[in-house]
Amino acid sequence: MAEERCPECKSKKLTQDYEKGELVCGVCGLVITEGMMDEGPEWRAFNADQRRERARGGAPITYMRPNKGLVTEIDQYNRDIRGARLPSKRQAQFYRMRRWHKRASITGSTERNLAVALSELNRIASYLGLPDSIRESAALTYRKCVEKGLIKGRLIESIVAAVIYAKCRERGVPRTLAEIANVSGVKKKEIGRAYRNISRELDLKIPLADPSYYVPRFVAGLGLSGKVQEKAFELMKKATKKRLISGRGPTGLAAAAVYTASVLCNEQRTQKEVADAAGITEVTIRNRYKELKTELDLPLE
DNA sequence: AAGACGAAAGTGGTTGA
DNA sequence: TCAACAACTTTCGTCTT
Repeated sequence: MAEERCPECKSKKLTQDYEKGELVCGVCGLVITEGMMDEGPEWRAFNADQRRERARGGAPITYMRPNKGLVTEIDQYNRDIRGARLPSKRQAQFYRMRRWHKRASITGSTERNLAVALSELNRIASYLGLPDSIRESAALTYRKCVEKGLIKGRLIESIVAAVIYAKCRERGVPRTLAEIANVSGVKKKEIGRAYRNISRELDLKIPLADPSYYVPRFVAGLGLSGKVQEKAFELMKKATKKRLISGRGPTGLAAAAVYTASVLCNEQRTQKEVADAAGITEVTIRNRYKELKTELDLPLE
């Protein structure tokens, strides 16, 4: 920590602001780390005797306990996320899990939960290259989830991922479920579930994802030209007029438009490549592609 | 050998009785 | 609460280049 230098002005004068949990450059004021935790002792010692006396064995964070001692709780209701009863076999399983979980945990606290969640949130946001404004509002939403008790019994990671997904859509910079699943290590299905749950419970008014938002990112991800992008937008516009979009997954639409555009512009990518970039399967692209071809009378074969 | 295509079966969510 | 249903995925076989 002491060896760190400010990436902006190379100064070594870094100050820790414990109240805000930040590491701040003393020269140019750049905030280097946010959400930092003070890992030092909470007491002060004025001489060697006191230091020896006050030091304790238990560390605030230890690798000896599950989750480094930072744990969640399993609720007691034997219901799945939608409120349906679990089969009895599952109930027994959860009973055992709860028992061991309690034994292995020190008392769970909201603050610890938040500490884990916020650092995970930051990690994911960094991978996805999301601006601070989204991180901020995602963190706020996560806090609301905690207050409403939506977290208990669920993986912190899945809620974090869902909050990020929701915020991205809200801001019109959608990331696909697949992308978030990749960097968060939570299954797409799980994120979707958690997302539906929190958007229902918190009454989030998230607009339907507009497929054209995805187009530029797929184009960029495949290294295609601006011409292809224009073409893809054009196709999407026509498709919208033909009522081809209702009920369809927006990513599938966008991917098919990009694929079709790449063919029309002689910059063809394989269906597989596009499917990977968009996080869907070839089959879906094929289906959308076929629809586009017939409905728009495209000059293809 | 790789890509495109399509059929069939499976998954999880929504909807409407 | 449950069955029908739509969208999407997975898997696999066939055809084309």
